[in-house]
Amino acid sequence: MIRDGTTPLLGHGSDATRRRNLSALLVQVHRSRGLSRSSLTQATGLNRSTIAGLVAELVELGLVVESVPEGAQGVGRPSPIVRPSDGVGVVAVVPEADAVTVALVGIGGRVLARRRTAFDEPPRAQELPPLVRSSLAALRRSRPGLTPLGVGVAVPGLVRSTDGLVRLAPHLGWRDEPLGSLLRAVIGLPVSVSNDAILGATAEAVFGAARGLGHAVYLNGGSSGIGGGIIAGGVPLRGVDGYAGEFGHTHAGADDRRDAAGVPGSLESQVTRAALQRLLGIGPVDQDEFEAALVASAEPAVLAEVDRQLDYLATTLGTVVNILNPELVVLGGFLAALDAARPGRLEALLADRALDAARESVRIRRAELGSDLLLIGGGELAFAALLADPASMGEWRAG
Amino acid sequence: MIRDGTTPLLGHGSDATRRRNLSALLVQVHRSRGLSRSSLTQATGLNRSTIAGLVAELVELGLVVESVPEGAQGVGRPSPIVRPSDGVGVVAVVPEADAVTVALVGIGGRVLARRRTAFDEPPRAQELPPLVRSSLAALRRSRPGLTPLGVGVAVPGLVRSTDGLVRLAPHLGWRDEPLGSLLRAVIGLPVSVSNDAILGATAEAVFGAARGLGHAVYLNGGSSGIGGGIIAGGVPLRGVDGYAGEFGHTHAGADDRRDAAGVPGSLESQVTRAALQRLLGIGPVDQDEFEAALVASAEPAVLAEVDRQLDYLATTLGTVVNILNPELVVLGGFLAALDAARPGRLEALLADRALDAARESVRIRRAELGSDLLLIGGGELAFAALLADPASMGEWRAG
DNA sequence: GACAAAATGTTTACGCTTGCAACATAACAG
DNA sequence: CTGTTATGTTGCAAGCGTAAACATTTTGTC
Repeated sequence: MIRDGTTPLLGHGSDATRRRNLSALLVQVHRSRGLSRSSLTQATGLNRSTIAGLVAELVELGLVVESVPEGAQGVGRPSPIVRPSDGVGVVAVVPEADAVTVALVGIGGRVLARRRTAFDEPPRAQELPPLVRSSLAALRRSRPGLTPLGVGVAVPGLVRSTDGLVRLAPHLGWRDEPLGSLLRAVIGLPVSVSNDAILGATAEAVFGAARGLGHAVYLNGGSSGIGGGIIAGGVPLRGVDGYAGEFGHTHAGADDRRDAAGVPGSLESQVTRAALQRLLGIGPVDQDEFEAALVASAEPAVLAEVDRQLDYLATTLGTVVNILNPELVVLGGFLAALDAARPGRLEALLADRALDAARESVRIRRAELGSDLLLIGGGELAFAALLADPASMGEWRAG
Repeated sequence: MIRDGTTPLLGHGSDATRRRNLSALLVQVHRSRGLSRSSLTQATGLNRSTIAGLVAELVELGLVVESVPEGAQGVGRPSPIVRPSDGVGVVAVVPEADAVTVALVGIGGRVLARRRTAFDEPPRAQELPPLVRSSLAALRRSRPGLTPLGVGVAVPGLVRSTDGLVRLAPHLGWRDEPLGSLLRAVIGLPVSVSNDAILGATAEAVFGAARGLGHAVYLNGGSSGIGGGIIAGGVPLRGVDGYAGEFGHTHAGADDRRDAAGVPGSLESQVTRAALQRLLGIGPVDQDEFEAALVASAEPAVLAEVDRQLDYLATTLGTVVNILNPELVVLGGFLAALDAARPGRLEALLADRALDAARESVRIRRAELGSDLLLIGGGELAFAALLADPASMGEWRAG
């Protein structure tokens, strides 16, 4: 069966079976960061001998390693532990207004090495390729045994998923920057670019608060706006072009003041970290410091502003719950702080804004992955091709 | 490989390959309502001989029939046309406030026979099982050769997808009615129940305006509210419980008047067919008559109300486009009439409410499937199991 | 300390499914 | 009527997972 890439062929040959099983195994190892061969047998329903063959192929490809288990695990012959190999990884790139971070991420979502370059003013798109190139060279020297298989970039803006064109990234001052092609021209690896919040949602769904859930929504409050990502049916929802998840511009209240994108009455025109910082009398501090200050504050003006912002946030959350019926809403950035400052209030407000049936099954949690979130998310993006077809990437590596 | 149903097993055996290929073929035949064997070869990428074997099995199962092509089709040996068989079908059930419709639907989404029972007041849930039973008996007499394989019910309300519990159906006056179990107890067939708008979206995505699209949203205006359905990645998005798509209760404007569900400022508190009917001075007429009256009206009060409602609709549409980045928005019910009364206005208003990047790739169209929409949608729901695994259902039929 | 039980790895023969190549068949073109 | 083209048909080969028997390792018990 020959795949020419123009149309996704619907048929399945016997090689596709093998591909799918290799993929299922590698995904299991990736998500669990190591598990016994017998667990793989149970999880997949495949025969012991089949698992043995598949694992042997993954070892051959340099993607996993087998080791003897350490502690006692019960009667019977001990089953070898299958772990992600440190021989392969991907490159995660996170451009922000004040810095660009490049990291090596291993299978299992482990950030193995990172390199942060500070910027006084936002980096230009043209600056990224040489920066990524040199950072990658330095990172590779620090980890000589690791072969990078791809690059995943998390951009705070609208990214066309087909080619990695950044349509708009206000925080960086970018508009229609062909970041994907720019990087591909310089880095000899497959490059994928995506919106940062979608990747944050992906990371939280694989390793964080929404681990294993089929339907979840990630909502992030950053210094320049509010972004989000949707997990539907266990996979990130990108939309036709990759622009899905822009919750910041949803209509959330009576006030028709416009946000930076010109949308009137939108969530991110009302719910801002800047307004809270002003009332708290602090500068652009660290995320943890900000939250500590917000939670500690008993200032009436601060509390009033927190409640006002929570009210707007609840309206958007109501819309989200009514439209998507998620199992979990994950709050990141200053939205997590907002919820922490008034525990339980957001859920109480939601009772008024969402239909009972949908509201009953939704929980609200804070993001778990902290500062590594986008590195892991970028890693997930770059790993996607490998996880979907381990054999082809292994061959690519050998060549 | 044994499937016990508790956990979805990830492994693929050679029988799964066969299943998948049979499914791919039947889906093709279903969506196209008949195509040549050579087209199947091209679409799947499978070998001619493999297709021959697979089609033979589908014929054996009584799911498709092969026939010699009629017209000329070029050089070469003519390829047999594979058509849906009329030997199998499903039952679609559509309960509404004033009537219950039961229909036989064939593969290919063809409504083969229907039976409508009028009600003076909304039917009670307990009335449905005997009614469906007797209607089905009558329909089977009219189509003796057809074996029904399942039942799909389209309910205007919130339906828990796991068991078919109707949490809330205001239009019918139902609350927590276990419709799925009630029907299963009386009908000796698999029964699935779902929200009507999700099924409308499904039908439009398979056979209607959104045919073949991966990302689309269906928005329907009914006499009792506004519902919707999302197609994401080519499949209906149900959410954890099946309540997704409730666009009627999204926050859409400054006015905080509450809708029937108590949600303030929601779309369906502002955009109503009743308000338009009142201004037009007409009663609860037919959908086509309503649209004709609305489009013909030059009354300033009517035009003002249309514009007012379009404004609210545009706000929700902006939210939808920003969150889901769909390729197409399909308008059904009186929302299609609203758009038709002021051509182009909705798209123009959307420019202000949605981010440019996402708005550029979205089109707005009216629903195509008319009055058969929910019958076809219910059929799709019931056919889902067969299409996913043709062999097992065929065996079930034989037994 | 020896032996049985339990769980898992390993090996080999087998069945199923698809792929391939050769041949057969049907339509069109001249 | 004959050659070309496209497709159906047939028999054989290759790949993959399965099943069963055997080997290995740990635990528990007498």
